[in-house]
Amino acid sequence: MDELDSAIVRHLQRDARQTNRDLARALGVAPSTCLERVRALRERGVIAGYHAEISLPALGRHVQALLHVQVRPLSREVIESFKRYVTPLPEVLSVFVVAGGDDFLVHVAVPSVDALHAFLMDKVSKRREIVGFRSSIIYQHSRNQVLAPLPTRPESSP
Amino acid sequence: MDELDSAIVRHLQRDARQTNRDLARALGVAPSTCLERVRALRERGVIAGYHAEISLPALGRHVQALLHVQVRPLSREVIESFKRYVTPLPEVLSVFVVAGGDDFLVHVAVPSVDALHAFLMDKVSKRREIVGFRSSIIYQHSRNQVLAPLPTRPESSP
DNA sequence: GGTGAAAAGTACATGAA
DNA sequence: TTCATGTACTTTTCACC
Repeated sequence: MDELDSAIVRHLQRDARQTNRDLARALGVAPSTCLERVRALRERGVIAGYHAEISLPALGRHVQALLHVQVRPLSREVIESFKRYVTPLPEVLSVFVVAGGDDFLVHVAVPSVDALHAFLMDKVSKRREIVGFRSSIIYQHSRNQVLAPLPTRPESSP
Repeated sequence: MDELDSAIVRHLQRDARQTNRDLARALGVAPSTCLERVRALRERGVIAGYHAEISLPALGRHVQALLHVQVRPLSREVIESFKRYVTPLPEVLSVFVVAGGDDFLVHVAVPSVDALHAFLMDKVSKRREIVGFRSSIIYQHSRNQVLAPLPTRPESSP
């Protein structure tokens, strides 16, 4: 994971479909070198996959919300079973299992506030392990597209 | 946005780098047809981009957390300025502006619990608009890779 | 809008430095 | 490791359906 690998990772996070030639040119190496590095990164699992980003509004999903969910009893079985239930629901974008006040945070995107309400009533609140939940409408969501190894801090050298 | 478009979107979310030929074969259409559809989806903004997914542990970022932040006064200027400050920080994965008890939820990934503490002290708590925040360690995070238009509900036909 | 074949460009393997 | 080159494949264009 040298500087060249980092640069490749940076570029492919922005545009995963640029040709190997363009990528190589941008980095100042030969295409064959670049190809080899990209394959190695893929095989090592540094690059976990290539995904198209889809516009939620284009799918008619104009309303996003975060659900804070508490379940009981707080056992591995209950946590796992709720996670397995909720993650593949089509309304759900992502699921966090967290420490602290809540047990789960669930990011959902639905067509409308009505659909959010219906989702909560029909698919969430019926689950018997849930002892409490509240939902927060998301006004804005911005992502940091490009992640990098964090700059090394003075006190923690590698 | 017919069934073919939906299928393309579904496939490209899973693997954005499969060849147009393979995609066309999987969908049972000619490669040229498929290519045309994909380009149209890209131009309409349905496909917003293609991104490599990077393993956070591979970047040495083993600890994830969610920060719940309250800022005051609750004005557009304060919201926007905090969002512009926090989003590009390298530790930050994504930022939600939400309604309800908190104003922001910030998803971060750092190398260690020490680094999380340092981040909170050095880069968050110094901001004067923050009137309160708490952080929750994330035990697990699962994403729904493939999003689709939601199945139409009986009561809301298009 | 969809298809098929030709032309341009790209990826990939191989061998050399 | 990195690089240069040839071959096979893929993308892309275009005339036609």
